[in-house]
Amino acid sequence: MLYKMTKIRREVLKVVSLSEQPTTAEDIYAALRGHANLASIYRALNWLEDMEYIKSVSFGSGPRYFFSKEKHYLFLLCKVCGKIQVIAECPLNTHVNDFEKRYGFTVSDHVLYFRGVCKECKKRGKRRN
Amino acid sequence: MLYKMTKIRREVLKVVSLSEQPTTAEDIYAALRGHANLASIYRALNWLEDMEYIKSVSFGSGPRYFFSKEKHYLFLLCKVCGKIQVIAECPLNTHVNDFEKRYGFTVSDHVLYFRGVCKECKKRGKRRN
DNA sequence: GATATAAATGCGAATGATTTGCATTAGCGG
DNA sequence: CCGCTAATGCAAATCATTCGCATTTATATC
Repeated sequence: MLYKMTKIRREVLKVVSLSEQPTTAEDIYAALRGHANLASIYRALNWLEDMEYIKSVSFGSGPRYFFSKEKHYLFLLCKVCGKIQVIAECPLNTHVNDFEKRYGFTVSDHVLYFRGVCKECKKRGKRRN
Repeated sequence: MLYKMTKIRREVLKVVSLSEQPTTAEDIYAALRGHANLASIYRALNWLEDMEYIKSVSFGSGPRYFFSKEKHYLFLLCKVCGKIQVIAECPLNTHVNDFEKRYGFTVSDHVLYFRGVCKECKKRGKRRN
């Protein structure tokens, strides 16, 4: 069978693609309220990721965040307040060829995040939010 | 109270530090067999991470991998076989100052990983292992 | 258009990783 | 030695995700 991009998968992809920020499975479930089962959303997300329509990252022990393939996000994870700031650009794309040669590993994409302290937390001192 | 680096925490830190590769909570539990409860190991890991002795990453929905603060690993995550190759160096450290200025975010460390296809998988074709 | 077929879905239960509550223990300050 | 607070063990709880299985759906075939 060759048809694969089903209604649910398309809807899930749409939510992920239209979202400014990376989204979680729960977010998508809420956005599609009732239109699809949570397990099916997970299955759709896994399929979409396998098919390279989307990518995901996870931080610490929290949920996975999904975002569309084209976007090269840089995640700024504040270690004081825990907030994840997402920036739609990425300071990479250098050095990559070099690595591919040295390790025989073909890089198709990358995930990068910085940990540190955000502007607000620096302003207001150490207290967690 | 000021004493904090307890026996268990020290042992956990030791396992994490001496390990060549990033380790999971389960790995550490096995390494310390019987010397500490799994929940305490998790607590120790969280504390060690808060205190900036160690760092962690997680991939997809699997467990968290812990490694010592000093190490700047590059993770090569093969999307064919799923294997995580760990390289003890990192092609970054450029562009960072630039970002810190633009976003007012102070970067203390970063996590980076590439997705792609490893040498072995390219050799043997598409089959998953 | 009815029918066979394989993949996709819904539902609920299962799993894996991690956290939490609570009673117990241990280490330091006085 | 006593009191106090933080750390630990244990078991149960929670969160995110997956799985099993019955049911539906979308094509391809007749």
